[in-house]
Amino acid sequence: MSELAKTYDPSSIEAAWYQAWQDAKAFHAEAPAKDSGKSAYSIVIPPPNVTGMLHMGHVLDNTLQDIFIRRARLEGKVALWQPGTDHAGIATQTKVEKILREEEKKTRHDLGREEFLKRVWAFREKNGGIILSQLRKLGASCDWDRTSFTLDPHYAKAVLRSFVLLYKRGYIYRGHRMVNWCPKSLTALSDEEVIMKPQQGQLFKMRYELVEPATGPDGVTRTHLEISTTRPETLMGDTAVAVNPDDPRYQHLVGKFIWRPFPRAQIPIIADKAVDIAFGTGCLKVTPAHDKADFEIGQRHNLPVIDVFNPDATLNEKAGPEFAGLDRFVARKKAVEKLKELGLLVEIEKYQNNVGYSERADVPIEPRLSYQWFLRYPKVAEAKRAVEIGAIQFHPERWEKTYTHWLDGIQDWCISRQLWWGHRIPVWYKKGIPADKLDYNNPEHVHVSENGPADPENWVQDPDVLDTWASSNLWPIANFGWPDFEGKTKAEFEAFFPTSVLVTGFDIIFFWVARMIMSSLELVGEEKKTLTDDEIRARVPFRNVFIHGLIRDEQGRKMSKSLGNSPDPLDLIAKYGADGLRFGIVNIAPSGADIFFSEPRIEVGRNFCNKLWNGCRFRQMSGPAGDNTALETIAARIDPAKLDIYDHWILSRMVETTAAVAKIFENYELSQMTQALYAFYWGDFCDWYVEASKAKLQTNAAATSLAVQDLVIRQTLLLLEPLTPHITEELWHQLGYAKGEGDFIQNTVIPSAEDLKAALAKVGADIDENAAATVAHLNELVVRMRTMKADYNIATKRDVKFVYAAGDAEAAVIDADRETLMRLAGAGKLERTANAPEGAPAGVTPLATVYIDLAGSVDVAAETQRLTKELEKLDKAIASAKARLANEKFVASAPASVVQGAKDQLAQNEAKRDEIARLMASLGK
RNA sequence: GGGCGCAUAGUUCAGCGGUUAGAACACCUGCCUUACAAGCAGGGAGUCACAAGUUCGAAUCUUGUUGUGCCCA
Repeated sequence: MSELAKTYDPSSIEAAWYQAWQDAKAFHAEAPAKDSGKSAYSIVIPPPNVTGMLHMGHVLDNTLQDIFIRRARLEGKVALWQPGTDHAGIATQTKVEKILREEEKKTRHDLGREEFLKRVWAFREKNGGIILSQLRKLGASCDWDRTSFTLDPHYAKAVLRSFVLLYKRGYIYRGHRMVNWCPKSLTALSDEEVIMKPQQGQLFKMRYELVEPATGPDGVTRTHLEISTTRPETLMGDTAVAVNPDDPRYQHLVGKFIWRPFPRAQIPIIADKAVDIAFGTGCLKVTPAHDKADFEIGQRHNLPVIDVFNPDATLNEKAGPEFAGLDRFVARKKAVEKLKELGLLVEIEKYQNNVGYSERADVPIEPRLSYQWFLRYPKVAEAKRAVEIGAIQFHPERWEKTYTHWLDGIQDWCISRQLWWGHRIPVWYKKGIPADKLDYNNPEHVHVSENGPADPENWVQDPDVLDTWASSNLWPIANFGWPDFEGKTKAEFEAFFPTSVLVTGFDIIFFWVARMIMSSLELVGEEKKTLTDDEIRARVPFRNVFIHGLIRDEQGRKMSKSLGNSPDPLDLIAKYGADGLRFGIVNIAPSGADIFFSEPRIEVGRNFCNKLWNGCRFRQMSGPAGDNTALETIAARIDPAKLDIYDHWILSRMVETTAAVAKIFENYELSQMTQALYAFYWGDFCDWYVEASKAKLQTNAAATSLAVQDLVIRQTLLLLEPLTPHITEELWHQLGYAKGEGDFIQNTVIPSAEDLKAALAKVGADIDENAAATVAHLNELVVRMRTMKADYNIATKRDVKFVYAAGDAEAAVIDADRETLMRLAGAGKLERTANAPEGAPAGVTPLATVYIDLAGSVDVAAETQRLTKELEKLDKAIASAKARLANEKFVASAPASVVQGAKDQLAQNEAKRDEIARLMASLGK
C-alpha cells in the first residue's frame, strides 16, 4: 500500500482500471443456471448512431445506466448491459454522400447501389467504433463481447422476419398516399420525424377569373373569385376551386368553371365540406398533389392530380417552361410577380402559420404522393394495458400519460425510406406489372419472404429500405436471440428478458419506447390476436422505463454543433475525470426535467472525488491498517467499550444512509443519490467525525476509532461505486479492502442497513440510537463557540477560554467529550461554572449556556443586538406554539407525537428565552 | 385548440399535510489550523407566483388567475 498523493489525479488511474476490468472480463455476463439462486438483471443500451460522437446527452444517459447496472452487480445479481450501435439510415448515408461530394464530386447514383454501400461499410469500419471507445472512457460497464449492430446478420434476420410476419398478419401494407417528403434527403419520413415550426410568412390573396361571369342571389355579378393561399408556387397544380356547400355566397357557382391563370386551363368549382367558410374569402384552391387536405378533397371529387414538383422540390415542366427547374421558394416569388403582371394579385398580408420541417435535414417537408409501405401498429390496446397493470412502469410516473396519449391518437407509420443504407424491404414484384396493377393478394404478383423468390430473374426487389426505427424497435428481442433461438440464446432470453429497466430521454418515447413495446407484444411468443394480462407481463421488453431530461446550455437552448454550445465530454473527462463528470452530471440532473448545463456546476463532482480521496488519505496517515478484507474482520477490531458518542452517531448515520440509498434505487430517484452521499461523507464524516476523532487518535481508543473509520469508508465506497467506479476501485485496493490484486470492488455484495447492524451487534457494538440527538446538541454547542470566536475576530486562536453553565446531566455529557469539543471549537479551556460570568458574550444551546472569556473587551452593543434578534425569533415561535396548543381541536385531532413535539419545543424555547433574557439583564440592558 | 409540466434564497434545485422551510453553487468575513485552498471556519440571504377554498394545521391538497416551458393538432 503506497501513500496517497495530496491531490486526486484521475488520469493516473481511470484508464488503468478500465483496462484491468476489461482484461478480467469483469462485465461479461452469462445467463445464470436456474438452480444457482442468482437473479438476472439486464439493460439494453439505447444504441447510438454507429458513426456518432459522444455528446453530453450520452454522458447522462449512459452514466445512469451504468449506475443501475453496477448497483445490480453489488447486490449480487448477474448484471448484463447490452451495448451496440444503430446503423442510423439517413444520418449515416447523408454523411457518406457529403464526403463523396466533397472529395470526388460524385453522387451515390454515380457509384451505383452496390459500390456506394461498400463505401458506407468502409466508413463504418473506420468510424463505427469511436463512440463505443468513448463510452469506455466514461467507465461504462457494458458486456462488450455482446456488442451488436443493427445491420449484423443475426439482427438483419430478425428485422426481415418481423417484416414478413407483420405483413402476413396484415399489419404491413403498401399504399399510394400522401407522405412527408424530405426534398433534401429525398425520402419519405414518418410523422414523428416532422417538426412543426411556427413561421412568419405571407398570405397571398389573388383573383381567378370565372369562365363566364355569374350573377348571385345578392344581385352582384362576379367576374372573378378571390382566393387566399400561402403557397402560390403550387397553383400550377390546381385542379379545382372549392367552396363550402353551405356558403350562400358561392352556391350558384358550384359546377361552373374558372380559369387557372397559368398554365391557363379551365378547372371546376366544386363544393366540399372541408372548406372553412370563415378562412379568407371562403374559396380554396385545390392542389391535390401538394397538400394533404387538398388530396382528400381530390379523392372525393375524382380530381386529376398534377404534380408540378420534382423530388428535390424544384418545379418540373408541368408547371410551365418558365418555372421548370426553379427552386420552390424562387418559384413562389416568380408566381407572385406573374400574378401581379396579370393583374390578379389583390394583396399580401403577413401571416403566422406552422410549417413542418424535416427533423434531420432541417428543411420544410413537402406533402408528396407516392407508393410507400405502412405499418398499422399491432397490440395498441395491450401496449396501453401494459402500463395500466404495471407490467411496465414509467419513472417519473407522469410520462405514462404522454405515452398513453400518443397511443390514443396513433396513426399508421410510413416505414419505407428511399435510401440505400439500411434493411432492404423483403418484397419482390413480378417483372412487367405496373405498380397500380399489382395484386398484393396474388403470390404471382408480389412475393414477400426473408430469402426472396426461387426464380429471382423474374422479379424486381423493392428498392427501398426500412425506417431505422423499424429495425431498432426490435433491439431488446433481437439481441437476445429472437427469432431463431439456439441452445444458448434460448436460456439467455429466458434469463434476461424482459429487461429490467430502459433508460432514455423523453424525446424518444414515441420514436422508440412505444414501438419497442408494441413489437415485443406482437412478436414474442406465438401469434395471438389479443393478449391476457399474464401474456402482456411475459412479453413486454422491459419492466421499467427511466426517463431523464435533455441537456441544455445555461440559457436553456438545446445543445447543438451549429450553436457551438456543446462541450466535448472527452475534454471534460480530461479536466474533471470520468468520475467527476459522472458525479457532476447526476448531481445536476433533476428528476425528469431538462438540465441546464454549465461547467462550474460539474466541478462539484471533481471536488467531491478529491474530498473522498483526502478522507482516505487521512485514514491512511492516522494509523496502521488493520485487516480490512471483510465487514466481519473490521467489526472484530472494534472494542465496544471504547466507542464514544461520535462513533455511535457516525455508525448510525452510515446505516441511515445505506437505507436511504437503497430506497433511492427502489424508487428510481437517482437525482437524490449525490446529495445523500455528499451530505453523509462530506458533511457528517469529514466535517464532524474525522475532526472529532483527531483528539481520540492520541488515546487508547485509537484502534477502535480507526476501525470505525475503516467501516464507514468501506460502506461509503460500496455506496459510491456505481456512481464513481474508478476512484472507488482505486481506494478499495489502496486501503486493503480487496482480498487480492484481481478482487474488484464489484465482487463484494454491498451490506444492507440490516447487515451492518447485525455485524455490529455480533461484536457487542449495538448502535446507540440516542447518540444522534446528543451529537446534534454537542455540535450546536461547538458552532456557538466558533461563532463567538469569529464575532470577536479570534477564529484562528486555538486557546480561547470558555466556561459553561449546565445541569448535572448535561454537564456529564459535555465532560465525557470535553477533549473532543475543545478540539472542534479550538478552545484552550472548557469548564463548568456555578457562577455565570456577568456581561460576557454567551451562546444558549439546549445543553448549556456557554460563555467566552474575553478579558474585558466585550462589545456590549453588538452583543445586545444579537441577543435581541434571537429573542424576537424565539418570542414568535413561542407565541405560535402556545396558540397551537391552546387550540383544543389541535390537541384532540393531531397525532400524539406531534402534540408532544410541540410541547417539548415550547418548553425548550421558553427555557432558552429566559436564559437570553437573563443574559441581556447581565449586560445591563 | 388539446395534453403534460413548472413557478421555493442571486442561480440551479430538494422538500409534497405536522416544530422556527433546506442543500449546492454564488456572495460577505476570517484563515495555507500538520487529510484536503479542488480546502477550513463563520455569516447574510426566501410575504414558498397570486387569489379563494378544504383542514386543528397548507410551500405541500382542491379550484381559479397570471407567468413560463415542452408535446400533439
